[in-house]
Amino acid sequence: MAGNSQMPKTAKSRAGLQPRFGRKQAGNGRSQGDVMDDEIALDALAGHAGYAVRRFQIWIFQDFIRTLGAVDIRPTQYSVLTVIGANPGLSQMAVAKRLGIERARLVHLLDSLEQRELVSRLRSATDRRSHALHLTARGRTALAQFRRLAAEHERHVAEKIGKENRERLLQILSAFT
Amino acid sequence: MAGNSQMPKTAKSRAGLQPRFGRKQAGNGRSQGDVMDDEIALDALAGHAGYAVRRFQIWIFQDFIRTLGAVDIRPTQYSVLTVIGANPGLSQMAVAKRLGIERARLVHLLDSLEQRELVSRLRSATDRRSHALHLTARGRTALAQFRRLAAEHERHVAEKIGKENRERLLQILSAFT
DNA sequence: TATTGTTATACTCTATAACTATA
DNA sequence: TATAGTTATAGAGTATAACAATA
Repeated sequence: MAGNSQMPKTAKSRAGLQPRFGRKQAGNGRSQGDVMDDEIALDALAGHAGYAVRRFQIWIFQDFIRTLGAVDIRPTQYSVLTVIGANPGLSQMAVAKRLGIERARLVHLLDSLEQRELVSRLRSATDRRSHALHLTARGRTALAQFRRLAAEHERHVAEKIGKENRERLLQILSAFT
Repeated sequence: MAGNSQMPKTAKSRAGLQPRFGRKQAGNGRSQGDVMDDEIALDALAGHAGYAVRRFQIWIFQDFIRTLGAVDIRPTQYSVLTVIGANPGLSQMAVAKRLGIERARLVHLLDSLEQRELVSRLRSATDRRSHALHLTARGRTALAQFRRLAAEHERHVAEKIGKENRERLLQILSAFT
């Protein structure tokens, strides 16, 4: 579907550019330059849930990244911290499975979170192959702050699509969490 | 949020693995290995629209890729073909902007679609810097088939979340198309 | 033998910058 | 100068395979 995932660094994206004149020409085709974005037909795309969901997901991640930019926490990091916080002692495999992250990728995510002293890997007493994951004291404090910022982000979502729609959405998609 | 986006090449992903026994132990902690996925608390994550949307988007893309696997068309390719089909003569910049794809990335996408003779880049008569994009005859025929498969995919979505919920979703997210 | 964490590789996607040819 | 298409590079993220330690 469509791309473009990260922060809009220049933050001008779709503001006031394009005066939005001219309907499409009489004849057969359009003469390229003067065709505005929202005059370009989406055709079948408009009826595909995946297209809308993808565009929305991009918007929502951008807002999350922007809102938690000051603390340098991205959505995946937030989800890992949250799950460890709620289930201390979990193994890496368990976290990876629960969140649908590759275990190979989780290794790097945890390396970074451990370097920032938010998470610690303890040797499991019962199975010495695995690590028991815990938040550090600092991690718990930090997570509380991240949560407040994430709640702010969530308010942005509610503003964007409406409070009731947000709740309806959560309900419709509850099977996917 | 959570990762894991592409085709499950080996297609075993989450089938029948995990017998799903044991409730969590009595004592203080859990002894890692025997904690099943759905016993792991999500905590704040469950209330975040972004998390659910991300998981849903992964599911929906996987189904799209699987359903259109025989014709080797991925969501982004489908969106590009659809927009060109509905707006012949469009420039690369216009397509990129409309779909939120980087123009640098669209170059490669079009290279591949042009090699498969689904799309052709014609020199624009009015602005020799730009290309006028068109579907080839073959591209039009192929797109009709892709559309039928995409409709099948869309029926999978309706089965998964319910017909009415799918429509509600499209309505809620209509601002993002 | 199988599993956990790890390392490494390849491929997709995103974000940028720079180049060229035009305007 | 600015824009369209292109090339190149760096960084996430994903998919795999393989290895060491342990079960």
